[in-house]
Amino acid sequence: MATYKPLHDWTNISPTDAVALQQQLRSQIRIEPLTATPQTIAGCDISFNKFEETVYAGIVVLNLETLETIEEVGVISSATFPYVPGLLSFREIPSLLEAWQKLKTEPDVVMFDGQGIAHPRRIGIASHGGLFLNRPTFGCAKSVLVGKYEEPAPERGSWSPMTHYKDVVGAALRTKNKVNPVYVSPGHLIDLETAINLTLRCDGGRRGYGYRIPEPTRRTHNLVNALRRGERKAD
DNA sequence: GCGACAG
DNA sequence: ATCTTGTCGC
Repeated sequence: MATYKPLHDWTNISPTDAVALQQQLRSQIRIEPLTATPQTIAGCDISFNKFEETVYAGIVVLNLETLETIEEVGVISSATFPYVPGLLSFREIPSLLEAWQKLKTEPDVVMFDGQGIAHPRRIGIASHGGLFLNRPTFGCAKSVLVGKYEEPAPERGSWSPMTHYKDVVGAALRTKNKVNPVYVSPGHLIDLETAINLTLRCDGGRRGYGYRIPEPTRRTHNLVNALRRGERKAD
């Protein structure tokens, strides 16, 4: 039901072709403030068994105000591209788009489990996905791909900019007191400050009593793992 | 040339 | 990412 813009094919692409595609697409990415107040936010993720090509992809949409789950979809597909640092989108986006099409709700903003412009060519999975979904997207990763930063203060909410070749590409953000930071970077049609604020708003619990991983990603992670273990059915 | 390297 | 028990620290 939810649609997207098929900017290019995902099959028969070699790693070399993928890099060329990223170079071609990067100029279309827009880092700017939101043009409307978002009411809903979606999280997306995939899961799979080691050494197997079957992938379990899912998307969970939540009410940004209450954080209640509005809708969730899960699909079983297969990966055709291997995991290559810097080319994650080519491995995960195809199945995520299959899940996206099952959505009845059109999320106002989408959070990805990976980088946005904090990428060697400034087009990580959140940016690439944003171009296809044609709406605000950002990345919230558990580790760094590129960029350096000063350790942020130990309190939830503190953050420090991540720099890569003189460009501020993201931020190391503390989502919980005294816990390792997450790495936030704008994907498309959003700016860093907004991405940081949205990430902090997605904390499960009051007063930072939630988890390190923001709710959209955390819930989707649980969903796709349950799908993989057969504890839940696909849509 | 030697490491680093989202999920 | 996935495979897994106990263990250190607030």
